This record gives sequence, structure tokens and C-alpha cells, in this order.
Amino acid sequence: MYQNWREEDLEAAMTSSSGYPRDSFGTDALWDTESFGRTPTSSSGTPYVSIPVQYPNNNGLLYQSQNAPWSAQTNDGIMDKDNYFNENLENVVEKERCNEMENANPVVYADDENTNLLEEKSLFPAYQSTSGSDNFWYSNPYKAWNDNPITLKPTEPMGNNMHQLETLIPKNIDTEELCEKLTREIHNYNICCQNFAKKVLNKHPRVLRRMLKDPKPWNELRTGRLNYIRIHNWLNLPLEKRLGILDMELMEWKTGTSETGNVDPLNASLPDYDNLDTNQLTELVAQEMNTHKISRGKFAKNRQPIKESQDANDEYNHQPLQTSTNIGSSDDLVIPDSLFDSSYCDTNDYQYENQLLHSSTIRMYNQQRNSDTENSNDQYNNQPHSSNDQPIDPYRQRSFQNGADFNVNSERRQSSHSVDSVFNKMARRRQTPPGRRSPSLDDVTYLDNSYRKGNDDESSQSTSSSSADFKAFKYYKGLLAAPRKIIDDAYRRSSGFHGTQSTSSSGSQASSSSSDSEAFAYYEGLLAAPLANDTALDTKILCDSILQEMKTRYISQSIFATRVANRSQGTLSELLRKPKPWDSLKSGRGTYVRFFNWYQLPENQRMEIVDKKINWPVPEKKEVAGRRATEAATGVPAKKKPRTEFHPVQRSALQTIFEENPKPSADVMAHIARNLKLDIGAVENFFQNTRKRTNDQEKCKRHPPNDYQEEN
DNA sequence: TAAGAGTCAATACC
DNA sequence: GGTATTGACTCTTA
Repeated sequence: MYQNWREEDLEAAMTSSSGYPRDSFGTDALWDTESFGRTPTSSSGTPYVSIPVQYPNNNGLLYQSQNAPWSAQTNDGIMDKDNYFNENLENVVEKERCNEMENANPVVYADDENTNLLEEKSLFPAYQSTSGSDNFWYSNPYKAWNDNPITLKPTEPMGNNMHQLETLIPKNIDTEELCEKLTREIHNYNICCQNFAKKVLNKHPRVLRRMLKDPKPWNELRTGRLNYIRIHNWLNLPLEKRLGILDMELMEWKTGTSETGNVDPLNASLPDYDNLDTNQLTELVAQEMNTHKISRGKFAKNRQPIKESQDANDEYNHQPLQTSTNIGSSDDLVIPDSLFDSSYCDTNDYQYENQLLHSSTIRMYNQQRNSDTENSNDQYNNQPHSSNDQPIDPYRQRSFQNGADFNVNSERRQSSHSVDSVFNKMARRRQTPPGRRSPSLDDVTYLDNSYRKGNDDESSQSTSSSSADFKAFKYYKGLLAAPRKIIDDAYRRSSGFHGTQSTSSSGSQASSSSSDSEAFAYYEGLLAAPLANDTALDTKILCDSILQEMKTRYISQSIFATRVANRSQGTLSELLRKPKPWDSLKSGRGTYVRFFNWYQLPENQRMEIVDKKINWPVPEKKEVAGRRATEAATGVPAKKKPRTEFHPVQRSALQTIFEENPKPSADVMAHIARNLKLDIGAVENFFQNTRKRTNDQEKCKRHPPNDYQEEN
């Protein structure tokens, strides 16, 4: 519906007595450079300017477009000069005049570089005030665009794990404390320095050793902050993510045997499911395999159920923020393995590394964190930690594809006791009556807080990964090892959800149950959790990662918008594709925090939130106070104004005017509305929206570089 | 009070 | 059917 636009109006608007296509206000003046700077009351005799738009000066250099009438938008696009003259003028004199105009005014647009150039050449600023308060350039807020040249650095390729560690940008880091913390972590958990340097920093181990030995104060760092940021973010990630980045896994999950012999949850009895509906179960398993692209061969040949179960989900659980075609793999890292051959290190490096690492040793978990595993029978739980003991090692190098790393199997077997405790504990949890906390929202909240805020508690720092992390990780891994329906029911019972009806996968629920409501509240709590102070998100990387994840997992914008973002699909589209830098966001940060929180969740939770088959309760819409008030006052539902659809000519005219004056006065807008036969409100909206969107576009380009220059 | 920021939601587009 | 665009609207801020 074109508002008040008739064919005859269009015709009149497009034709003028002077031969130029008429501007959209029914005048010729817009095209007449000689009228620049004159007001409608000018008595100079030159063509009357019906729209009091003023121009900076007569050099016309900045805004070539208004000097070239053939550049006007037509229904078919932009008209070129020859066509213009052929179709409309056939006027040699005018053609000559226009050619002169063009030659005199080379195509130079108002970008930063060229503005400087222009200023030098013309000896006065292109947006210099001429005279009078009605010169909009005098107060043009958009001139700031020209005042602050923007140099955009090319974005770092995003195909590796590093970006997961660069999404959060802390304002300040105590580098000394950070390095101490990392040293403890490396030492206690026997992390391979080379591996860490490669996977977390993408650097030679020498760089890491230098940092750990002699950390530079944050404020003195100019080019090396990124390394500290990566370490900081890595330390604050949940254990699961840390493992994924290092391409390591909890040793317990790989162990095939144990002294107690009950480490296989797939073979463990499930008391609550003595009478399993095998048909339904088979259907569910098939569905799950299909959803997660688990091959039948892999599923059938599962001789190491836990390992396979985990592997099947590795692509989710260990995925980097930015994914390449090889999702979750670290093989796409920039530095080839050959560069990290130990022979590459000099002797001193090697010795120093040996002080930090005991790389060939797999140690047993006997630290205090195990005291909360509720297994008082675990003979290893409370053993003192001496240099000869083997502390628990949640970080164990995952087997490489080339088959290396298999010479430690015997040591793995020794380490299996904590596995027993894990599964014993889990088995007990499955039998825990509702209301028993295992693990509850508190656990996960604590987990969240733990990795968001960092752990200031010294005792916890010694191991970095909090007991909540560890428990949660074990729990989630346990969930991944069992069929979905069983998981869901067990999960809901154990975590305090009172409903008994599974909501997932069956797809048969037409309406949301009370357990859905509780689950929804649970997830809402996770998604809405605020970030710690002094942390910033790299919204660009985050959004790219989310988009990649959505594409990979076939998550539609609609479902993501409703479930995760709590926004409309259109808003989500714009937020993801045109993210504004963190610093320029105000109340809009919350939506990005939700993205981040979702991305940080374990895969099964992440996917459950966006599972179409689950009928989550629809979140309450934001109340529209104004309309509500109107409705209350009048008793009649307030009607939203029908959407105006501008005719191309109207839009073209509005855009042209906007380029000249993004912020016209109310009088000018009324004038424009009259001439374009538009509603004044529509014109106001146009300028408001266009200003905002132009501004947003500029902000979008100004993402601060997150790729601090590398040290080496 | 005007402008900015954030958003909804209709609709164009693919 | 999913995504992008954009006019209209509300709330916040200066």
C-alpha cells in the first residue's frame, strides 16, 4: 500500500519543465547546485528551493550525488547519464552543462580519508559552518564520523579454539596471580606445557614459560595481553570446556576396568526402569542417534561404552567457539604438531618444563575435592598428597588420532577408583528421592558463578576447577551416557522437578506440563545469569559462533529467538548479524549475555533448550505500558498504526534528503511530508529509524580489535 | 521534550 | 519455511 500516491502524482513528480527529472518534492531545486545554501525566501531569482535543505558550500565535492540528476533512483534502479539524456532531455546544452558539472566535481565521498584530502585542498573544512544557525552542518552530530577516522583491521581467521578464549575480555588482569594460578594448575594436574601452549595460546611453549617465569604487569603490556586473556578465560571456563580445549578428558571416563568393577553405566541396573518399554526405547535411541548423527556401527560396536558415549558427543562438548569444518577438533589449529616436538625445545626450556610438568605420569586424584564425592570407602579419597603420590588428573591427554598415547593404559587402570566413586555416586543419585539435591540448580549456579567470577578462594584455587565444576561435569557426562527419556526423568527427579512426564523427544506433548515450567525456570535462571563485573564480551566473535552453531545444529532463528534470546526472530537476526561492540551497548547487553550463557552450557542442555519437540512455556512478553494505559483509559484495544509502505520514489527522495540532512527540523519534516504526500509520523519515523540504523552500522564497523599483537 | 536505544512484528525476500 | 528488512512503537536518557 503506497500511502496517498497516485499515478498522476508520480508522473508529475518525475517530470519538470526544466528537463531535469523533478525531485520528489515537485521542484527542480534539489538538483540545482546553484541554489545550495539558499533559503526558501531567497530573492536571487534562482530556482526556488522548496525544501530548505542547505549544503555546506558550493564546492559540491562531498556530495556528488545531488549534482548528478541521472543518479536518481528509478523503479528500475539507478539511471545512468546516457539513458537519462536519451530518455528525458535530448538537450545538448543541458548535457554539456552536466558534463561540466561532473568534471568540476570529481566523485569524492565523505569518507574520512577523503575528507582530510578535501580539507587540505579546499582550505576550509567540508563541513565548516558557513553562516546562520539554520545551517545544519553547524550542529551536525554526524560530523563526528569524519572527525574520528576508523581504521578497520582485518579480522583474524576464526577457525580455531582460540576464539573461545577471546570472547570475554577482562578489563584488568593480575598477571602475577594469574600465572601463579596457572602454574599450580599445570603442576597439580600434570598438564603438558607444550599442549597448553599450543591449544590455549597457539604459541611455542617457550612463550608460555617466559610468561609463567616472569609475568609482566597488565598495565605495562602493550602487545601481549591476548595471551593473558586466553589464560584467564581458560581458567575461568568450566572443567568440561577446559578439557575440550586441551583435547583432554577426565581419565576416569576412559578407564575400562576398575577394582570395583561397576564403572560401566550402560550395563548398570536402573531400578526405576525394570519394565522398560523396549519398543519405545528403541525408537528413542534411533531418534537420538539420528539427531546426533551417531553411526549404527559406532553404537553397535561400543566396547567401551563410556568412551564411545562421550566421543559421540564430543563434537558438542568440546567444540570451540568458532568452528571450522572440523568441529570440535583441535587439528585445525594453526601450528602444526611438528613444531611442538620436544626436540624443538632447548635444554633450559626442557628442564624448566620438567619442573612444571611430569608429563609421562598419570596421577591419582586424592585431593581434598574428592572429599565431597560421598564415597567414604574410596581408599584414595583422603590420601595425603606427596610428591610421589599421583593426584587426580582430570586433564589427561586424549589419545591422538595417530594412536600415540596408548602406553599408559596400565596407569589408567590404577586410576580407576575415582571412577567408581563417580558412578557409585551417580547410581545413588538416581535413587535419590525428589528434593534431594543432586545436582541441583544451586550446583549449576555455583558452577556458573565459579567460572564467571573466578575463584578467589585459595583452597579452590589450588585446583582451579571447583568441586561444583567437577560434580557437574560428572553429572552431565553421566547424562550423556544414558538414553534420553531415562535421562530426562532421572534428571527431573534428581534435580527437584516434580513433574514426571518427560518432555523431550517423544513429541507427543501438546501442552506444557508443570515439569516443563520448572525446567523452563531452571534454564531461564541459567540464561539470565549476569556476567561478572569488569568483563566484556566480544559480541562479534560470540555472534559468529552462535550463527555457526545454529547452522551446524539446524537451529532456526525463530526457536532460538524464543527460547534463548527471548526476542523476536527479526530482532535476533539483526542482533546476530550486526552485533554492536560491547562498549556501545546499553540495556541491550543482556541479550548478548543470554547468548553467551547458552553457548557455555553443556551440549545436552543447550540442545534441550532449543529442542522443537519440547513444548516450553511461552515466556511472558514485555508489557507495553503505553498501549496498556491507552487501552485501560479508552477500554478499546489500542490500534497500531498500519505499516506504511513507501513508494520507491518516496523512499528515494527521503533517502536523498537524509544524506543531506539526517536531522531535519519538525518544520522541514512537515514540509517533506506534505510534498511527498506522506503522514508526518511516517516521515519522522523514517528519519529516526534511518539515523539509528546508520549509526548502528557505524558502530558495527567499530568492533575493537581483539587480536592484540602477538608477542612472537 | 527530543533523541537515542531497543525492540516488535509485518512483510519482503530467498 | 526460514531469514532479512524496516516501519512503528516503548522506554530511557540527556
